[in-house]
Amino acid sequence: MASPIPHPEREEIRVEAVLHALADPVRLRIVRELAAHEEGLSCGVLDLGITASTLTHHVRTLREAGVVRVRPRGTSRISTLRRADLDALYPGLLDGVLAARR
Amino acid sequence: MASPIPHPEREEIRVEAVLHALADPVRLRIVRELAAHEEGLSCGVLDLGITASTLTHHVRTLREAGVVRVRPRGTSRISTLRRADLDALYPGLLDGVLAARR
DNA sequence: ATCAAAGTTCGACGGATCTCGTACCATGGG
DNA sequence: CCCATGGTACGAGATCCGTCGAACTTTGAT
Repeated sequence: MASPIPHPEREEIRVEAVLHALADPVRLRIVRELAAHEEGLSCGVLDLGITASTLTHHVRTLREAGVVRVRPRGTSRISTLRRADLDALYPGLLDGVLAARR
Repeated sequence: MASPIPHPEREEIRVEAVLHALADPVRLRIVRELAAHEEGLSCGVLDLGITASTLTHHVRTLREAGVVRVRPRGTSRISTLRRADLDALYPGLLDGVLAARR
């Protein structure tokens, strides 16, 4: 079986990494979509105009920064926003970013 | 006479640029210092462990992103946080970032 | 058992970024 | 006027980052 997908603990999340993860247009778009899908979703269904390998790279960046949690379901990976962790660490940050006009 | 230092209008500020500007350790440090000095300060007085030209680069990045406002005073440049603009555009973002444990 | 679908891994390429040193400019004090 | 101070401009080097294609893995369906 595959080793479980690694995620930083809440205490390990660094603000620079979160900001860097959110600073990319593609990743910000992903975060916006996840914010609108509380139940999580397979990012592959999004029409992002990038290849699968690039998508893997972006989701990994978000996961390693502590922005999203990823869990396997069948052949897919379901991503969810780590809202509770981010709100606890940086109250207002996520809402502020999501409030930005598109 | 020198042309006035250019700054983006509030409407021109892009969230990706703000996040990118904040994602660098040196710049985040500068922003923290400016947050603690409402009246503004000359960033050259900070002991950041970088050269003057690198500091110019970072302050320009912050200014062009719309994070700080820079105005000349004598031979110095006084930087201030654009709190009102950022709070209006992304309510909570700045406070969330500043709330991060150091 | 075979196959298709969804993701991952790896290496590569090009462009952005951070850093510096050197040379330069502007302001204000003597 | 001279010059010290604070900052800028420019170019260069090293590294990082976003992107891709090709090959591979894993899971579930037939």
